[in-house]
Amino acid sequence: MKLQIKEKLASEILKVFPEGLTRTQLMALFEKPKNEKHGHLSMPVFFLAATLKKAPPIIAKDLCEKISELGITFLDEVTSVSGFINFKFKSHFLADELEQFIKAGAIGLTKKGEAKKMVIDYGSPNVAKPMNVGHLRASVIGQALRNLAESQGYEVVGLNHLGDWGVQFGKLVWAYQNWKQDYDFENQPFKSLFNIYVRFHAEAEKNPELNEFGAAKFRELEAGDPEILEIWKLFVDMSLVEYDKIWARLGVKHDLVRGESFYSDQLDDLIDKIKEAGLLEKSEGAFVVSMDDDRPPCLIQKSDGASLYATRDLASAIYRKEVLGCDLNVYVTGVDQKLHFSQVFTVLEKMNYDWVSECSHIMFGMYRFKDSGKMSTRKGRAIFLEDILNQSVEKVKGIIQEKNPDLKNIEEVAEIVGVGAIIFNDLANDRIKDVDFEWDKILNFSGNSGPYVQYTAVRCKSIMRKSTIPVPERFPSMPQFEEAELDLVLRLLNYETTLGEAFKHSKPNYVAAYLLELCQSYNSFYNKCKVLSDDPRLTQKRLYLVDATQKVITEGLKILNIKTPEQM
RNA sequence: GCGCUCGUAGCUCAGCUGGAUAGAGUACUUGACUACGAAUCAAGUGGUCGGAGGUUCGAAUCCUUCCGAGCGCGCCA
Repeated sequence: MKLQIKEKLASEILKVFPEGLTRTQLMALFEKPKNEKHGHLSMPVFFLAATLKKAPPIIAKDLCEKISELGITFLDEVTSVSGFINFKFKSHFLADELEQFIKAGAIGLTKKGEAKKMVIDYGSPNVAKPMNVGHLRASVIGQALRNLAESQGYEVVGLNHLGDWGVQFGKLVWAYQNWKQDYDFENQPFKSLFNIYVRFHAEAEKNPELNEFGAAKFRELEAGDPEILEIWKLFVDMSLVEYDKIWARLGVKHDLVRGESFYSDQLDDLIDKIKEAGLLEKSEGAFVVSMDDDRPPCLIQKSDGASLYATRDLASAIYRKEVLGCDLNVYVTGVDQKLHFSQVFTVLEKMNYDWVSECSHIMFGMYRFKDSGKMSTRKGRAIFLEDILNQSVEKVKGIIQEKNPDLKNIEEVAEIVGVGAIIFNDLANDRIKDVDFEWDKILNFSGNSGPYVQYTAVRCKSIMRKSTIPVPERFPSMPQFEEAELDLVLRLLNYETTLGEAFKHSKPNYVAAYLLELCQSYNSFYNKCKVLSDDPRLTQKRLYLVDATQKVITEGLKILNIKTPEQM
């Protein structure tokens, strides 16, 4: 239920509760009734049993009577069932609230996080490797969290923490210098780069000496050898072109590319700082910072002097705070990096950076294959993201040709629906859970799916196209609701809190679940209530609801980074 | 071996800080297009919430333990 409604109700009923309770505390108690017949909003009173020394059902009954005596104008009914107080609002009140909600320019936006700055790092693939299903999650979850943060009033800086530094670039440079003539870098730069990468690892299996060559090249790269640097830059550029193509399709937008290489000239200072803090220890030839518990130490510098992933992440965290000035620093990566980030955060804490509490690692489960287990690009065991998107779009094209062959811009719509289906499918599940990769599953558009939500919005738009009456600016003065209408109104009023909860828990799937519920409610309404009728006032009222639904679906899908077509 | 995460209907999954009779989709059985698009809707079948203890007025949710799966565990990122 809308925040303003909770505020209003809490203010009114506060006086009947025992002293000491605040309005905010009261507001936190409101919940959505499990069974909609109970009411529009409910409040359990079990928490008062201990202080009042009475049984919850009696407390509920007493409070219920007192609330009734207050004569709150916008309340229709207050009832008590076992330990709950259930509220029903007057229809005109709900209509007013809906109108204000829809009128408020940017639907669902709040100013809560105003002036706060969030830096969020997401997507971040590794140069030379094509994006796979795993990057789908990293990109799409990250972008959704970013959108959610913006909806809550945060200023967001989206960072592409490109994996463009490390020994593998030494390896790639070595491979390029020795084998480039075997590939068509001219016409197929990225494909060639990937092939040369796979070849290197295959040959290094047989001939481990190659790894030494690669490591040596990386040391030269880190030392700033201009010729090697130039080759490295080539790799990065080739890769970014490819990634940007896919991100454009997914609607993923970063504000800054700050690859690992960006921090390479800050690492000496960083290591000095760690040393000054007395944290740096030599262990087995390498430099580490030890944890105070049973976690393994955090590797800072390899025995050959080269930097490591953690070294660059430490520099990056400091950069995000001191240069970008973030109030929140969020990393979106797979669960497999959990230990890494816990180590990095601990090192920051030991360096007395108290802002480490503002850093959070939002992790997501891994895609895996049922038979062969974890995917590995190196071993060629991966499903490329581009293939998934293409297959999905193709499948949608087939469905459109069957269901709506006269549609004009089939290509464009198939792209919106096909890509949307993939995104929705991923975001609809709790991000922490692992996902078994199966083509049938990822290309299944029936039931609870992106296309279902898009289709619902499309049908709303269709009604409005057909209507000869324009959508009224204000809610028509005919607010008595039929059951299906009321259900729809209540769901529409839940949008705002859904965004807040989704942001609070960093769970885009709350938004997906909400949209599915809203669509079910709308479709039920659609089948029961004829919108365009002979009664102009009734038509206006229902048209208003159709338009509101369409707007909320479009906004909600936007949060999930999914577009809404006009027709499909 | 140690650490972390997950285990909910035949299948795929929701379930918000513990709250009312555990919910969707799918599959299966029915019904609704001379209706604003049937990629829809309505109804039915289907659950010892992995097992066992515990905390609580109340547990799918918190704690302990066992079982199963996944991930991680020093010079990759």
